[in-house]
Amino acid sequence: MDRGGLYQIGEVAERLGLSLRTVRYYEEVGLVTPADRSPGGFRLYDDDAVERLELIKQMKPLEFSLEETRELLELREQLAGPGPAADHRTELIERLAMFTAAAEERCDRLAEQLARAEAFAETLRREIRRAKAAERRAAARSRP
Amino acid sequence: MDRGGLYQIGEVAERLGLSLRTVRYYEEVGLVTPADRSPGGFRLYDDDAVERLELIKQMKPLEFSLEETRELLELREQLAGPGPAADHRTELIERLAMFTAAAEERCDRLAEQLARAEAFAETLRREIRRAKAAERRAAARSRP
DNA sequence: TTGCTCCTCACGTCACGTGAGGTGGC
DNA sequence: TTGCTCCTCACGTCACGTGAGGTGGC
Repeated sequence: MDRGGLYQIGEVAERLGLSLRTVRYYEEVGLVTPADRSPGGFRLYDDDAVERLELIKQMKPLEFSLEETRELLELREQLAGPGPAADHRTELIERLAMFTAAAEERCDRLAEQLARAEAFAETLRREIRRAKAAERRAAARSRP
Repeated sequence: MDRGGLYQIGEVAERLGLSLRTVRYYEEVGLVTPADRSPGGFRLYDDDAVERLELIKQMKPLEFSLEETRELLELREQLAGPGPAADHRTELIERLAMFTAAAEERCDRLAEQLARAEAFAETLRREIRRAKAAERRAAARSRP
């Protein structure tokens, strides 16, 4: 049913690959508030809220806490919004730069972890090949 | 002090970048048992235990539960050990293959997450440049 | 004796998972 | 009315963090 660009929580969760509980929890901790509620109390999300959820999902692998994620989202919103006082603006930019540096560090660590994980997967593949070869040899011995 | 290739928990934790609590917790859930204890009850780890801990650390980004990690380590140990019954061996290999497939899937997802995370970091960098440019323009206007 | 490292409870925390019991809206 | 989707508690879980209070060994 088209509610004028408003989606129920199930639809949103499915599209983003999140659980209902997760979406509700993000609301609990102040990350994403539904744009509206239906008369019966159903959460209704608009495209803006969905985008926010998507961003949060993207940030998850960077392992910021949800509290930090909230701060970063707030920061960006304030910077995008219309002119805060100039000195406050400078402070906002500085804080955003801190987050960015942290994000880059996490990216580097993620890349390292990926490399190690792939090496590990390769080790497992090798072990399977060895074990299978040993198995074939044993089978050949018992049935010559 | 050299204890014949045995290390206290602090030394091990520092070398691996784990907390003392984490190392103890891994023991609690049956992942790594120290090779020995000192007369005073201090945990003493040998190279084998340290290697096990290293492996566990490598597996962490793959997001297996500690229970699954324990299973996988046990599996490999049994396969490396001297001849289990042939049919049991076949089953072990099959289970190892399942884990390997899962590990490969996680690697792919990790790679995707890394790509998204890097795109996100780039977005942040762009936003900072924009904000700084706007700041400079404002400064130029107020002080011509 | 002093310092540092370690010990064992045991409660706290973060990000949710998982029912229980109930209601909304096509 | 039936079914499916959603609601709010509220307790559980996983992988630890964080003291509290005490001991070991150079």
